[in-house]
Amino acid sequence: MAVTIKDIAREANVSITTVSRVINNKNEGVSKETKDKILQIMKRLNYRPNSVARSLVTKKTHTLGLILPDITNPFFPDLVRGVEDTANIYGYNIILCNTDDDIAKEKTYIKVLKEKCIDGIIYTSTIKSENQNVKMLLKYEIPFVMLDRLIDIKGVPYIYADGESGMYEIIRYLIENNHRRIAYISGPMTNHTAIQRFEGYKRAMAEAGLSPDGDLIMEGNYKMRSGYECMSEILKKKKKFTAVACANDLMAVGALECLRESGMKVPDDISVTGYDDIYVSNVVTPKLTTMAQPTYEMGCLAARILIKSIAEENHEKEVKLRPKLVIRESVAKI
Amino acid sequence: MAVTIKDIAREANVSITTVSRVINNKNEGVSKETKDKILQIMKRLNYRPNSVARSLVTKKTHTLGLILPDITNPFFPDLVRGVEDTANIYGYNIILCNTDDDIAKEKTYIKVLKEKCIDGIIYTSTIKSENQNVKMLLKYEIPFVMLDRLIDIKGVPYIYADGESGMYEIIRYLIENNHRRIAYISGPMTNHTAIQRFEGYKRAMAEAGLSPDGDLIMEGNYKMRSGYECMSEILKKKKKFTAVACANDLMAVGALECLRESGMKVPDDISVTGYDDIYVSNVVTPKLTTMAQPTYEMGCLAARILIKSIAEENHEKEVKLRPKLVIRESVAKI
DNA sequence: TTGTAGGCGTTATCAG
DNA sequence: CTGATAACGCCTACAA
Repeated sequence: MAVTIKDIAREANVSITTVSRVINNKNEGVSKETKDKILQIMKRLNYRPNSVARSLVTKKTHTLGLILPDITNPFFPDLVRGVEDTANIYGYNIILCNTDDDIAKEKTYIKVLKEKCIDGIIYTSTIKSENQNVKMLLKYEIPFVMLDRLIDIKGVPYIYADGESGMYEIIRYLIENNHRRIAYISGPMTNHTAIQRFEGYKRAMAEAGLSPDGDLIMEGNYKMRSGYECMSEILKKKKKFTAVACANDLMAVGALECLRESGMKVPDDISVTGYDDIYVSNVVTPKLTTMAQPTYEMGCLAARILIKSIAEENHEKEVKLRPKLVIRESVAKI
Repeated sequence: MAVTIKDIAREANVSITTVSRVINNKNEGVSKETKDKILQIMKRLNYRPNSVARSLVTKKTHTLGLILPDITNPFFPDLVRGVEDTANIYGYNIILCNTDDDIAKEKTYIKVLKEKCIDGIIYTSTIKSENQNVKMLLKYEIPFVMLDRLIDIKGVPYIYADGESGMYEIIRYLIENNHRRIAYISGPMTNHTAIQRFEGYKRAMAEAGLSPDGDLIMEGNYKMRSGYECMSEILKKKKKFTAVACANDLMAVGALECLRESGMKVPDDISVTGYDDIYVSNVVTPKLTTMAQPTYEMGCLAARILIKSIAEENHEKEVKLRPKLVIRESVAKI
């Protein structure tokens, strides 16, 4: 069996209280001698305190839950890395939970995490409103922050990059390049980010006196395949357009593929824009013009805010980050 | 405060033992009536058992540690997903640990995981031999499996895809396409996978009576940038070659970029191969011919084997998976 | 069928 | 400066 505080107390001829003191560096109340002796024995016996036992009394596990749709989506690894790095700095570990945008799975994970007494949750939720899972979190009084996806419950802390103004800006950029017939491939409209970005598209169009053509707007699911299919559908309409704005890079890459197969040149025949700036955008031909999200920073921020709120230190409730336009090769001036 | 077993015992006018019985479904020994009553009260009070307390007595946390270099490397998300999905099926959660191939970080994580009493570890280690961390795991008697990277300690379970024969096969493919002067961009030679793959390269060359030219061999670090730089170095040598084999896709993509900037056509002027089949390879121009690793399956397998070994069920000690050649557009017959 | 009591490895509260 | 002792929430013999 593993060596416990008792073993080392016995070995040192002191009480477990004293040992506990030196473990926790409560320096007042332990003579240097006994402290050194204990330290030495701990090392010799290769003692490691049992966090489980500790957690039972302190009510702290120094573990965070990270709930997100799918680590396999290239948007998330950076974000996860930000969370993990920051958590690590503060002495926390993270439990990774993939939900596949499934509400029931989210719920199950939340329950398990609660049972495991994690100290807080970083929650990238699918659901935009009437979110029962968020209510559960609230009821259980589990500290949490919403990440990337908003929620329409007040008082819930969240971190996100402003998708509305981001998409607005990229559409403006197209318009400045004299594009007027701009197709749009949206994300799933059950998703708050997708809605936000679509709003940005509409605002930019309206502001320029352009009216979006329903035939040029398709709803995808943020995956590459879906970008391909939406592009293909739009092409079938045989309507004239000079640019497609996609709600994320993955779909833009799919669209690129479809256009290539259809014999169209990007950006000569059609301009294409993405959103997110995942690393593929910089590697595909032509390189994608897109909006860069501060993904890693968002992860860091989320972790930091959560940890602060666990420690009941003051912290911001809402952090809106600005995405940044990255101009590459997929848009032509006409 | 959260509701405990005591609360519901009091509410139901039974002992906590009885409550504990129904929680754990020990059906013998509880009348249907009291069971129903208790179940009902548990639901009403929204009771969730405290795993921390439970773990303290059962010595099981149903949590696994997953130690890997960097989730941001596109090779890993699929693997992680496999691990998580499988763990989930068996009722386990995973704690994600990014080490950046830093031995000290690995060590720290192992210690923390041990303190948290995780039930086992899936370990993708950098170190190929004399691995002190593995020895530590052995000493602590923590169940673990090595994933993707081998280790030269006997009796340690590991799962990997055979890099030697994989690279052998892809080089063979180049040779069959009449390439004879084949450059090679290797991974970091401190890394077992890199060594394996290089062995495969050498074997295929030797077997065909070809002698590798030192000037055409560079050691990179598996990152895209490094592929670019190695390619650039090789080009500077002004030696004749018709193909480059890269030890992973990321470097191959970097090489592609470098070749394009240098005005060379792939595959017309130079053929390029990758390794791993991460999704970019299918999206880059030209699409990369590469070896597909069964990444997701490896993750699943690792989790399953680990969990079996925790349950002390029989399990395989060593699983070698075969990668699969994926022929796309980056190799020309000459 | 049910309950009592001890213990898991720590921390925390008091006394000495 | 040090040490009993009681929690923490749950499981598990052993009794009744």
